[in-house]
Amino acid sequence: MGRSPCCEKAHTNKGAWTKEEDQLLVAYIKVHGEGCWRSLPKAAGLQRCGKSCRLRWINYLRPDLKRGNFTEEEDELIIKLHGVLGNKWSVIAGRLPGRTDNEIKNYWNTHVKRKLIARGLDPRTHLPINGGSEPSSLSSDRRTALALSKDESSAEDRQSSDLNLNLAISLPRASPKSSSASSEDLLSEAEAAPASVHARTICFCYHLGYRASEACSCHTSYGDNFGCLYRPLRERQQPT
DNA sequence: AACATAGCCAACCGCGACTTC
DNA sequence: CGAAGTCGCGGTTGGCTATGT
Repeated sequence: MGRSPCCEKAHTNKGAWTKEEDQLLVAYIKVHGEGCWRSLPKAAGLQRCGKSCRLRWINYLRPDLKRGNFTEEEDELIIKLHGVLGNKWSVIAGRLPGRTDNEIKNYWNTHVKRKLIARGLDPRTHLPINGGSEPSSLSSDRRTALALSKDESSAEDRQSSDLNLNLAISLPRASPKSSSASSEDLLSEAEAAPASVHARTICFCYHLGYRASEACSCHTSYGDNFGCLYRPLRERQQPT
């Protein structure tokens, strides 16, 4: 059957983005919001493929991106989540506000992998590199991961796991408790909070593409920065 | 100072999943 | 129900910068 190209290659720029292109993209999304990436380049006056625009926006131009070095806490959270989820970078990114899947993936490949190897752990399996048998001191995360892989169909196992995979998380708060919150706190906080708790909650249903769908019932407010950005991907998906 | 190598990260590519017609 | 269109993910690549010789 063959697959049609995602865009017309003849008249599209490739490679690094220029400041002008960035400005055009940001200006367009500020006015029209995200979504409909295929038609966006033309509408925004960009000679780029829609995919490229999406990537540039998500990985570099989004106003909520953190940038800068990963903290020790983020490091540990990434390791923990990778132990359970594997290379599900987008899901892992969903647990790290302000970080992108690409950023985490790069960080994993350049830093975290080595860190695990230095600890004598296989970065792929999170098991000791030269120990064939499973040690009794295996972390609870790894035990969880093994349990999940042994019985994929058991929802109860997942509920009993100490890692909550609910995709709703909270933004950091000004209070001392959360400003120094550990990754466990972050996870349990997310677990404790219902999807629609308050306006500070970021809904990763939206981030993951389940915007305005049955899968997402929180109708989150994104505040000043997000308000202008949030727009249903397709108007027809909007509830009537 | 010049070159080689390693490290890092932005961007691209291909494919699977999902949606629409 | 199937084909076509679109989106998003994960793997990979290429180019720039830092570091070593």
